[in-house]
Amino acid sequence: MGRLPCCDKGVKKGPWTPEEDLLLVSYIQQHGPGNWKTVPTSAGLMRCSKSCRLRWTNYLRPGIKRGNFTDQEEKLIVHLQEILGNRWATIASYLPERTDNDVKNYWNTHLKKKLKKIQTLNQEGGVVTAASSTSQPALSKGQWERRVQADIHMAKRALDEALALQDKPTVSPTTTTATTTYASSAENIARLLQGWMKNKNSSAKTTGSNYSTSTDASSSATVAASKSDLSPVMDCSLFKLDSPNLEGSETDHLNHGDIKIPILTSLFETWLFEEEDSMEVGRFDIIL
DNA sequence: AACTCATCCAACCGCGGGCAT
DNA sequence: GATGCCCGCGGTTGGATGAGT
Repeated sequence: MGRLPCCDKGVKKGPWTPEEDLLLVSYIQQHGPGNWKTVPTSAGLMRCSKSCRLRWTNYLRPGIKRGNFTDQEEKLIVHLQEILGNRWATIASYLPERTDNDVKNYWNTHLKKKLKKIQTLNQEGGVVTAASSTSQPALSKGQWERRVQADIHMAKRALDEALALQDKPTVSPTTTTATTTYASSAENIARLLQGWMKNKNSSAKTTGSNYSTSTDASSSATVAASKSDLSPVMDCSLFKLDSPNLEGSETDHLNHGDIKIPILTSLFETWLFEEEDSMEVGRFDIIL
């Protein structure tokens, strides 16, 4: 059976404007995300449902971190990609502040090249690759898949619990949960607007100034300025190893404040806890 | 200054899974 | 079981921007 096109003809395409963002956010503030089919008409947007969902999940949703990936995030992505392949949504679920689109783009534009370069160097130097070099005993494919599945399940549950904890009013007793949940959306908008205004003011030359692109938080003083205005969000660099038990028992956790996230035994190897810039050859020989 | 080429990334497209009927 | 619809995912595209000449 054929599929009907998801979007009617006549819907708007291309970069989102601040006005559209405001419409979408204010609608979701009132009704919550979901039932995307009805969102465009209900919110008064000339967009298709997919576009609305994408805009929300990738840019407007609370708790999204923009900007440069940390070394730790890079390493995590590289490792997860090696294990899971191009399952960006799954990989992104390990990076609560990053979207699958962000992770995918970062992989395609930065990490893939970086790894290729490293692999070339390694081949020249006759060094074994990461996948083939783990010192752990080989698992059968079935065992490996079950283990990965179990780890994913465990991590997701832990993450859900952790995020639920974070949203509890105990963190900020003066605000309601709903307010806490969506407040950062307003901040997202503010940040986007800030970038937009900045571009508008500074560049008469960029006539078709792309609102979305102007939000590039990675590159500018805009970020430095706006960061201080934003409420604290989870930062991977703040994770602390609870117990440096490199055997990787299930009792090991990464701590982020009061939140504990179990270490995934099959996903994390010693590289996570080694020196920042160098990896032991024969385990995960990648220098990032 | 003007042009070309490379890079980045927001947004789009099409497919598959899951659910309801 | 067949069909239709919605949602989410991964791949791809195209405009904006930066670097090089």
